[in-house]
Amino acid sequence: MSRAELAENTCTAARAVELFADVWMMMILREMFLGSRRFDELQRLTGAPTATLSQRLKRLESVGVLRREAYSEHPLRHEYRLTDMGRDLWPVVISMKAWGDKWLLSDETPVKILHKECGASITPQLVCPDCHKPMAAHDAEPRLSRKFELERNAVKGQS
Amino acid sequence: MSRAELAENTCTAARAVELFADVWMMMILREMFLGSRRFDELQRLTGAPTATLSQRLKRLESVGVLRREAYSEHPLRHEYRLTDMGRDLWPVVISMKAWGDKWLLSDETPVKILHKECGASITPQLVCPDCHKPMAAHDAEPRLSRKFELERNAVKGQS
DNA sequence: ATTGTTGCTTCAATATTTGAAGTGACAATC
DNA sequence: GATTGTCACTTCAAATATTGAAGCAACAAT
Repeated sequence: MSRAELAENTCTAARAVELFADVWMMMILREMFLGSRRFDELQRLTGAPTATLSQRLKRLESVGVLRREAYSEHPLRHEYRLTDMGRDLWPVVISMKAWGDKWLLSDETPVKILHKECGASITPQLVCPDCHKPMAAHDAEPRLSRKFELERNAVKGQS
Repeated sequence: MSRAELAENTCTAARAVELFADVWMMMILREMFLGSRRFDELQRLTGAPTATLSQRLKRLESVGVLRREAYSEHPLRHEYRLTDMGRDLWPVVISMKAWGDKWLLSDETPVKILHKECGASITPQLVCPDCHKPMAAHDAEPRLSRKFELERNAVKGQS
């Protein structure tokens, strides 16, 4: 399987991975959640090379995660804004941050998350939306659809 | 900034990104959460080229996300298992899956998640651990530490 | 004796990323 | 009015990473 073939996978996780599992994609998203909108700002804060940043922004735009909007005519200038689709990637970025804070950090976190509504400084937590209990890997049992199971077991070139 | 420099970043999210924001890393983690432990199984299910898979597994092992364990002497054979550190990456993988299911999928999800305790088929949800309300990007306000703010604004080569 | 399994390594070909430099349209300053 | 600066990029050659195919070592099974 090549990376391109991943994109055709039935599994949506695999397809999402193909789109976003890239250092600069994640760095761009992170900075956008912190409020950046301009090319040069993103460049400075992510540290991505310009060509790479440009390519990634195009990709994110074509996927629909962000859109380019003019903020000035004369000279024509654009900025980037997250769409609803893009804002929904927050849990992905936050989960990475939470993991990093837990496992890579000795002292205090460099970025605290305040919950606007209740004002607390928190680490968002995954719960079961049904019984509201916290969830981790061992609380979940994945159940593959019949169709997907068959697809997975079909090895390329099998007779 | 090069990718290597990202690893030295104060920001733990950036460092986590540097470790895992890679297609094969995420695919490996995903398959391990679905139960794979062997090299050949991971190879078949992720579709990663052997050299790449081998390199990534070494990386994951050196980080501490998984460990190699012998499951047979004569012949000596190893399998890979997630550590606690690795299992804590579940929210990252699940968030990607949830996003993919919401935005890339027309029909039913290929992988359902059952909450073992309550038996419901669910999509895990992020909440504030303090007030227990669901959280999305717009409910959160990031607060940078003074030190980190200064570091971000210090541009390389600035006088 | 041959074929198969498992868990890799090696290698040359290909693809991607990088850093540096350049571009175009203007605005601001001297 | 000439120079310098800003913004959002593009272009390009060099460095780096990934890929597919083949090979290898230690066995087990037929």
